[in-house]
Amino acid sequence: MQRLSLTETSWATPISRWLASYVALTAADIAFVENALTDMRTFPASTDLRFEDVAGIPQPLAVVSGWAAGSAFMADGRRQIVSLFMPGDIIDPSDLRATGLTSAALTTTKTLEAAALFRSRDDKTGARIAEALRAYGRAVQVRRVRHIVRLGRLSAYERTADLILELHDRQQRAGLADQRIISLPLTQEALSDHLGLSVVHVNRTLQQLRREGLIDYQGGRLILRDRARLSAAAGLLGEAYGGAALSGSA
Amino acid sequence: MQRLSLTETSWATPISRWLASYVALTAADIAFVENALTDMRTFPASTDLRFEDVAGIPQPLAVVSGWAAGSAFMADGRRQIVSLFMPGDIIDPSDLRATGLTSAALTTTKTLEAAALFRSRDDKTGARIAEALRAYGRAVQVRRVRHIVRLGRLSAYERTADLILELHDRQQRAGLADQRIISLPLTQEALSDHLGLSVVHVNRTLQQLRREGLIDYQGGRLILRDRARLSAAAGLLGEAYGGAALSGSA
DNA sequence: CGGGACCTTGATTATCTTCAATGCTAGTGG
DNA sequence: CCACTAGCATTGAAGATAATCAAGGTCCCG
Repeated sequence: MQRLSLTETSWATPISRWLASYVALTAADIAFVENALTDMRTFPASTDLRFEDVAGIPQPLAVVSGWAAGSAFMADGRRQIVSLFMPGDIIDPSDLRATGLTSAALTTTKTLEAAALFRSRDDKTGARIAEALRAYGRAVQVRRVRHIVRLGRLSAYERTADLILELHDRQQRAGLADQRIISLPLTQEALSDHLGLSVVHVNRTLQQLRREGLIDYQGGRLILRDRARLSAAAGLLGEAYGGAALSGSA
Repeated sequence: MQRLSLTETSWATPISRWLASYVALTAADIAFVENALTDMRTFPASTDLRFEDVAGIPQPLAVVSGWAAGSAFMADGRRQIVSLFMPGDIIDPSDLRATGLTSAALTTTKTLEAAALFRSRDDKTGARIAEALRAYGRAVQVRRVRHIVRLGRLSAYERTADLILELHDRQQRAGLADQRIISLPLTQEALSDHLGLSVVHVNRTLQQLRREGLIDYQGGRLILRDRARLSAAAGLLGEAYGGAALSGSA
């Protein structure tokens, strides 16, 4: 039962790394995942994602690079970003449709069609992939619940710290973050629409986190200078990211 | 393909009515549902729900009467109610565990064990029940996404109006609400923990809705005096409850 | 060398929270 | 039958958090 080595790379790696963070996958499993993903597409920033395959049927997409969002809009233009999609994520168009969300690329985004992962293979690899996908689906649920708690009961400062911890955990699982550095290529406006705050207030909150030495942030890169204090700042909710959540990765 | 008549009643009726609001069920399907539910339990207000069956294995519960909640707690005592469970709802303990929520009765709550609904029967009835349960699961997802939008981008006034519309829709589906009246046996503190507001502010917001003639509210009963204006007050998000959401009920 | 998108800052205002009472109602025990 | 209590709703006042408004400033790109 080998694990993917850190030096191996390919376009699809974030997806398999991410899946492997939930269920132990063999090298053969990972090769299957990498081969199952096809049809690379590029969506420029600020364009809507298209899920239709050649037959016009919406299919799930795996994000290879770039960030996208699933958002709700109100009549007066207010936006709430419900889901953030980053490399390694799988975007399910039926979920978006059911929940009434629209999806758009926030930065230039490259995707692969992931439908083949969901077609069940009647062998051990298929069983493990299916299990990993179920675990991934549960992780999406956990994030949504956490999002509710964040918006309902955390202050701006706590919310921001908590989101940073979530993104750090996700990027580590996808093999995209080193111990303390994450990529954060979002505008502060996109951040504000995720955190339920105004742009100005997000700006000030980030400055406060910088001033107090919890993070560094510039040019789309964010450094977690003090993870312990970040967890504390997230109202002791952030513990979950380093604790129970990660322990499921063995 | 008969539908349950309005005069028929039994303890389990809200559950079958609720399922039938998503997928057309025959009288035989409904009889199956009513018979599948067993082991009535009563949880006094403010007690934790217990899901273990006689073998000690957690099983889903169907709410027969009373209201319960799935909540997250912070170290300092802040509470966020993520899910409200009312008659007709099915509570899945594995979902609660996965998302780190605790469940407690808000009022005296009676439940039946619903595990038998999930054991697949290899016939038409089984297929329809399974389809209805999937639709129910999707509805839970839609509610969570809507909760995120509500907390992230709606004002206190809009949030409250939107929640009232959601509860009205749910109770109508379960056959528990007449055209304009819903039951709302929650303390304002529970409401505030769902809406992400302080108790005082919930109180003032409800008064404003009363003063402006959108609702009447006393003794656990809430009357929607003006559904159109409530929808408008919900920031044009409330439309979804009367529109797309209900259209799936045929 | 513009122009545009994004970030930053200060001043002002609004929304919502917190604190502290007070009132109301139902249940309890004398 | 009547205090007495406990939980919940309500009110007012004060304060904090976050939104809004209005300018600059920076950087990148054509």
